[in-house]
Amino acid sequence: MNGRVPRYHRIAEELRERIQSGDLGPGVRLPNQRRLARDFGVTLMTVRHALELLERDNLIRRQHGLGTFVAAPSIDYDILQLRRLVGELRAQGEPVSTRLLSSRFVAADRRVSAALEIGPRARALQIERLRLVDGRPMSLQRSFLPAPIGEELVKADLAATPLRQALEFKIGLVIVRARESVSAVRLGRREARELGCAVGAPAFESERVSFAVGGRAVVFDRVFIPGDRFRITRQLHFEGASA
Amino acid sequence: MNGRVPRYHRIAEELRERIQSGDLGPGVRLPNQRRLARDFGVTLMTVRHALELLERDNLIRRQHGLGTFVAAPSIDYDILQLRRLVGELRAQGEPVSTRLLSSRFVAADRRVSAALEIGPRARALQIERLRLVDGRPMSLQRSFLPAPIGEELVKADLAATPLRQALEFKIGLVIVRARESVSAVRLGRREARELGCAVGAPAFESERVSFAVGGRAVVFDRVFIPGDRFRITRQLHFEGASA
DNA sequence: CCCGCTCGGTGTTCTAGAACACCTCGGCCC
DNA sequence: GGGCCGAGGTGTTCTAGAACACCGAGCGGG
Repeated sequence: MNGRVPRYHRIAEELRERIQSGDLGPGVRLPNQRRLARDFGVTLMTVRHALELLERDNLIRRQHGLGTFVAAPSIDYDILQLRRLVGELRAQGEPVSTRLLSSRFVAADRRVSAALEIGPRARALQIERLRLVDGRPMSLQRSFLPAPIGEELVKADLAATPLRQALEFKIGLVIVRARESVSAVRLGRREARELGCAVGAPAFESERVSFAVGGRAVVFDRVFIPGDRFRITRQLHFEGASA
Repeated sequence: MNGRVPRYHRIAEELRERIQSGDLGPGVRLPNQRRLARDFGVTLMTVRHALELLERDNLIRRQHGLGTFVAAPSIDYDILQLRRLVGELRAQGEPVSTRLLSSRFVAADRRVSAALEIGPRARALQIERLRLVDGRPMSLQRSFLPAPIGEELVKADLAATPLRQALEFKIGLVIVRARESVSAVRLGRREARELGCAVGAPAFESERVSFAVGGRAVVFDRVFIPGDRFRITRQLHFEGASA
């Protein structure tokens, strides 16, 4: 191990080099793993070992069934800005409204169960809301809550009460922390339809896990914002606001 | 993947449970990987996958050629305390002295090259010193420095000048940070001999990497302290001291 | 138009070894 | 006493598949 470099390490370094040189840009899909194994002249397991290293360094993202992608550079973006933007639009007199699309219990899929740290297929409350500005959809928000919380929450009027408020005042759960990441996606059929966009249109997707006191994950939000309706700018300055 | 839990995950969770329940205590050596594979009825690769998860969570430590051990709980221990203890003994009039055992260039082994971030088998200066209290060996310190630094350093009188001072005043390298871990070990032949102990006697081993301005690793220290000569206590309060 | 199913593509898990690399200890030789 | 070597034990890398699980797009039926 001292003088000999394992193959998987060499492969990882070569791919790393390609990514960091810009040869493979963010979002680019790598050849499939079997192809990579052939190209590098090794077995699939050896390629997977290399990819594991790169994924651990957040250089790539492997998506089961889809492929392996160069990870987007991390955007340190505070979605509070979105809420503040909405607050600002309101202050400017632009009509901003929220439409509750649905509220139902579902079985948590892999993403939801990981985010909320609940079992696979555990029951979760899914709430879908559309945020409209001047009657036009600005964002689609899909929120998931663990079932025990959700069962208390459906008793609240979610069309009229912001979720965070409902959590705090109806259930006594205070959100004290959130973790969020934003990526560029193409809108799927469901999202495109609700947002009035073409399927495949570019959009921001924000994923946020909100934690209550004690570190417990209580809400997993996915927000889709069409790319032509929102721009991330660094010049905006805001002070306190609310959801 | 939703309903089905991979075997490696089950194995990891079972071992995790055993470790966290105290069944497997810190420092305990797990059965060898081939034995674990047999016991769990899987192949070695599957066990290794499980162990990888645990190692990533710092629950275990795999040592090539030696075995797999339950990781010791992290001891946040400031070796400055050792230096301060020596300073305190001096203040109490106990004779404390340092004896330079050797100073020579060696090829960096795996541990040294990793610590100093130099190539495998690169040249490094190895300095061995014995710290004596009242004529009795208290600790054995083996320090490694990259050769370019070491070549400047051997011109200094290391028997009379503390290493850190020599670095700062003779070479202009200021240590600004160090990373350290302490583990319980059994003394090997060389260390036991120098410290006047039986081979295999229990001892503390402190490993420390010291960084200069700019984040460069400049010294890798390994200090062996026989268990019967030093006790880590929380009641000791010290203020500034020197090496 | 919407929903469900199927298919092709891709990632994931696992088996079963084999060979290599590392480590320690004891013994022997200089 | 120190250094080197060999043996036994243990971790690491890698091969070569096979089977399973996931995903999205397209098509067909209601």
